[in-house]
Amino acid sequence: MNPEKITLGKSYDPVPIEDKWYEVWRSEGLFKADPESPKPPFSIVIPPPNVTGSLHVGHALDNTLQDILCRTKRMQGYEVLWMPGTDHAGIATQNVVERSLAAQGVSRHDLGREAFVEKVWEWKEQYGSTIINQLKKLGASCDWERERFTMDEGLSSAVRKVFVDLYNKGLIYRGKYLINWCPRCHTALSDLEVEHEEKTGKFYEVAYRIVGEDGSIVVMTTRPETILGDTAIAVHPRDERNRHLIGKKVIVPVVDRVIPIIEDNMVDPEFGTGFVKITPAHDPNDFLVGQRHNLEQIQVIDDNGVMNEAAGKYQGMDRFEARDAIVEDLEKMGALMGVQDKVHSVGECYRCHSVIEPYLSEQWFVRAKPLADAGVAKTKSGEIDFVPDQWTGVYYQWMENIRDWCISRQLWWGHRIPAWYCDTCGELIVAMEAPKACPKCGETHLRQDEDVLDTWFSSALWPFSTMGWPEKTKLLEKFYPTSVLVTGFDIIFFWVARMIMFGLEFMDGEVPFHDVYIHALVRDEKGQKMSKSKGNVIDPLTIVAEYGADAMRLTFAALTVQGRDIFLSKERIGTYRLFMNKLWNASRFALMNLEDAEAGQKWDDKDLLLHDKWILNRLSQVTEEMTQLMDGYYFGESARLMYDFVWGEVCDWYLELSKPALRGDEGEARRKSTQAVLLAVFEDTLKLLHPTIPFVTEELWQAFPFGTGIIERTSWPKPRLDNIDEKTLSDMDFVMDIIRVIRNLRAEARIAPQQPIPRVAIMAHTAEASSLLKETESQIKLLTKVEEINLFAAGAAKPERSLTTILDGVEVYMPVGDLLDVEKEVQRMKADLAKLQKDIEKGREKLANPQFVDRAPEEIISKEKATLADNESKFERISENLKSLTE
RNA sequence: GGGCGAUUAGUUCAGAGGUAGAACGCUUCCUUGACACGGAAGAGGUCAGAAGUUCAAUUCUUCUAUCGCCCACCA
Repeated sequence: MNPEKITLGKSYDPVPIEDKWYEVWRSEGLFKADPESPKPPFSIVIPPPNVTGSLHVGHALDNTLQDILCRTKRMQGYEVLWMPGTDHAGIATQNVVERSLAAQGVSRHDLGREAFVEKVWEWKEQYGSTIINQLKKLGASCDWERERFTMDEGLSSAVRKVFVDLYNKGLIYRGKYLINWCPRCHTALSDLEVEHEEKTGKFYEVAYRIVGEDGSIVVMTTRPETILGDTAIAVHPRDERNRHLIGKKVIVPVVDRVIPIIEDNMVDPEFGTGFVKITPAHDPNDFLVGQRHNLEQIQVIDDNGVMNEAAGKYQGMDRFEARDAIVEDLEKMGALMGVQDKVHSVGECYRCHSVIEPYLSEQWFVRAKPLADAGVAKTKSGEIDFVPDQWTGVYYQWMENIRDWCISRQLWWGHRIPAWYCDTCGELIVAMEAPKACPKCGETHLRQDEDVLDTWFSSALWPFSTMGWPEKTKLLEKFYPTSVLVTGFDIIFFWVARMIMFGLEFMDGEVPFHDVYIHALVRDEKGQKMSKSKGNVIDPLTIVAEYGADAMRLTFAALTVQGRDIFLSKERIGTYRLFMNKLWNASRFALMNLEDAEAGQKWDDKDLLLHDKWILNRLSQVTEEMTQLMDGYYFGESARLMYDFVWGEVCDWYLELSKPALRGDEGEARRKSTQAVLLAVFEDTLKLLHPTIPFVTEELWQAFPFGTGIIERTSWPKPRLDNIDEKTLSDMDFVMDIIRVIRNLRAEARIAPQQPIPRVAIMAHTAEASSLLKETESQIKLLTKVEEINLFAAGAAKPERSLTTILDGVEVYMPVGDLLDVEKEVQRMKADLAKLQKDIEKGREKLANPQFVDRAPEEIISKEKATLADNESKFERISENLKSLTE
């Protein structure tokens, strides 16, 4: 694909590179999933974004994580299907189109149903792919040719089939119940679509006169307007205070209706006065009481939230207006006994935040209990795993207390319910296609149900409807059940739980996915939920344009820690963008030194120095760790591991140490072997980083000698070394310590970084340390700009007028002659001694404690002993030096 | 009412039963042949509070406080 090797500019500019490679990947068919492939399957279905949406950071995070998984699995030899698509989003889309019509002074009723739906389709064609195009900017590697929409013909017929089957199994029913009604959206909502908000309202005490007696009873209500629909007063059967009144009658104030006092267990006899007004048509509790006692249901509020003819003089008033008016009237007539402030939760529409009205109407429901039970059983048996595990409990809690699901919506945009009524004989026909005639009476004029289905009904089928169900497709056979579902916790109930229920029911008991990875919610830097209405939305596309998609992806990955929300800020992304530049420049450096190198070039073990062996050991460790981290969805840890490895080890140490060899200062054999090590380090590192930052790694990959073909078509790296050599690692740690100490002394002595230090003396207490220092002398000199290192054995004369640092096993002396600020050096030593003194005391105390010596594991004790010995020896040596300095 | 999570450096956040880490910010020095979108060195923390378990707790348990979220038919 790129016969000419790419030359890299001095700094990384993401924009042209990202567009270029995305196009190459697509045209090369990298994202295509082949159901006939012999490779093992890995599949993800995208949580379909709403067609109304434009990409927000939540989508960006969600899809970045999915993309990282898909790309990793491709490299690991899986046949990957990432199924893309969008959701028709009933209420949201209808609202958007209605708003745009309203701007032209047109209502949907002016157009009529058919024309309106036509408009929505037009809108969808025009704007519905916005979000899909935005996803591509992030690098999402979906199999775009398979893109689906929840109202595609195929998916729509899947919806009808599911509906009909559930109806025939008795798992869908129709009936007149009290449901959540949004008077603004003019539709029923499921319980989940109601958001509860704690609000301070008024608690009114209202007197009802007892019929035929002087007295009255007092009830409490937060919604006085519902008094008009009262059809009973309830008392707990064992309420000592009030049960003598059961069976008597009272008069509803304002409307003067006579209603009975009944007994019912739902009343808490301790609460308030012990009397509860019962309004079966306007309160869910009261509705149940009404059913038990066969009470009349009097509706006083209509579907617009306006008082109806049954409300008498209040007819035509808005429900809240009527509340005030009734309170005023009650007060006038002396029936208002008191008003208190009361904090209670108020239900709001999750789309428009209007106050929800419990409303009595004919609706369709899914009998959820049997479906939920199956879901719980499959999860308990371990076929579905939630990650992190804490969400399992949340899911169980909801599933185990599930209530029937109201699925009918009084909207025009959505899957129309496949039910027809025969007005002649009253027959109800539920079928996939419109029936020609009533099977009972033969009437040909049938009326289809006006309602559409809850959007989440079709989303629940997504994992199999997108793969062609109910046909037995190759796609289903290969890729269902999907491997993992990646989503936010906010839709566990809306979507995850329902996919599990429907998946099990319609896919012969096969789960829709094995793992559910629940990620954080992205909030703004103040920790607020981002939302269009709050205007605190960070637009991912702006970020991509400004920082590059890779920077944003790495930021998401790094911030994704299991079980915690992400507070995103631009500064944060800026930090991770710097990493791209670092990687870019490290690669440039490598490439400058690899001009005559070849892919597959081998090193000779005898030509490797300590730092070469060290980086190969570290590379092997990192490769192994990365493989495990990706397997366990540890995105944050994996991103940080790579960040630290590349920046803190490869760049800060290895590249610096490799410079002389690459220049040829150490001979041709060393140069060739170092090149080989460099090739190995970059080859594996770029691969390990690729799933997270695909664009920059692809560009760099192409520039290296090993970069033939697309990086993602290569294989995930294996550790280069079979065994990690611990001694190499600890030796290198020792050398790095020495270098840091010398640099530290340099800074202490205020010697500028570029100014060479003529001489440093190191006293080695062991032969081992001595030989290691000899072996690495030139590396130490290189990184400290020391011209000469004098090694001397313990007991030999120490250099005079030196800055000193004492380490385990060695003492480092930097002679500074007259520059030595004796007073300052004494202060420093004294501070060190004080610290050591403390540590020594602590250590002695510990080792003198018989409990510790008895019970602590052997290795801890010996470690403690060694530390103490080191500290004591250091203490002694520093004291000695201090003495000689002050003499 | 039930449940979950958080509390660690000035800030944003990692982390582990054995003496605390990163990034940003801050201080000092440095345009050295990959990178100033950089390098080196440094300051900065009673790991919210209390009790318990343990040889050992910042890490495990319980309680408390503060903050946040979810669920619930509180009339």
